[in-house]
Amino acid sequence: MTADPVSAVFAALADPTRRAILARLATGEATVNELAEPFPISLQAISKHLTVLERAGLIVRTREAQWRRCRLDPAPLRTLAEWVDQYRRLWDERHDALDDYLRDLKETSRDRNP
Amino acid sequence: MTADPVSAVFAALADPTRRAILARLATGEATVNELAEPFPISLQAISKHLTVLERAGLIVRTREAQWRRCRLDPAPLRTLAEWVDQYRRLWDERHDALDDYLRDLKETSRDRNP
DNA sequence: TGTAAATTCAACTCATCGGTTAATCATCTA
DNA sequence: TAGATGATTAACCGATGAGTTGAATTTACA
Repeated sequence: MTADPVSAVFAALADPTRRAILARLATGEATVNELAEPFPISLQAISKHLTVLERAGLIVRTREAQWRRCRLDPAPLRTLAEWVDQYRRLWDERHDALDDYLRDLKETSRDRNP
Repeated sequence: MTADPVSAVFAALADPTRRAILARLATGEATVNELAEPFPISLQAISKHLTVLERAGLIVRTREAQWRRCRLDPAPLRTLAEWVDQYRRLWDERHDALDDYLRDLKETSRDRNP
């Protein structure tokens, strides 16, 4: 549980139920019961998922009478986008074999019909 | 182990050692020994990490004599970038409290001094 | 042929994860 | 004050994850 923040975010997102919860929260705040409704698992299991998301900083839970309202916090997702962006050049800069093939094809054709 | 591809990628990236391996491979191909060199864990542990990365589609291993050359495959990272991009509007479109506050402040000031 | 090098496979340990059920806490309302 | 409602905590279980050590596999080379 003392994992670094980046690992905590990746681990939190490595579960389809938690990603579905995030997708739901992207459309607006919700209570735990509302979040649990679509899933075939117990409310307690959902509560655990929410704890994981909260520890990763992906959601914030606030008390409101006997309800707990959950809100998505996009900050870790932004960090994630920056992390993955480090690698963008690897798929952006026509580095793959197909692109090379197509470029070669074009050049060959140009040489043949100048 | 029958996890969906997205979960597999997130899970693979939820480990600092594996992320470090990827960072190393972003600079070029490497053998298992070369990849293991900076880490204080056994070669077998590294081999396991590579299996996880391979199953997630993040690397490709090819035989070459008694060596196994590892190469990064950026395709899953691209998928990941697209996934996180779904949420971009949440942090891009001045949706946070501070932005709202600053905009309100500006408008109030404009109303006061037209 | 035999040995060294590079890597994987196998078996094991320990911690964590995702789920369960049962109990508890917090708050509103009759 | 007593339920009812919403949610968390606790204790447990089976599966998986990350690491270990030791043995096996594959290939080059003397």
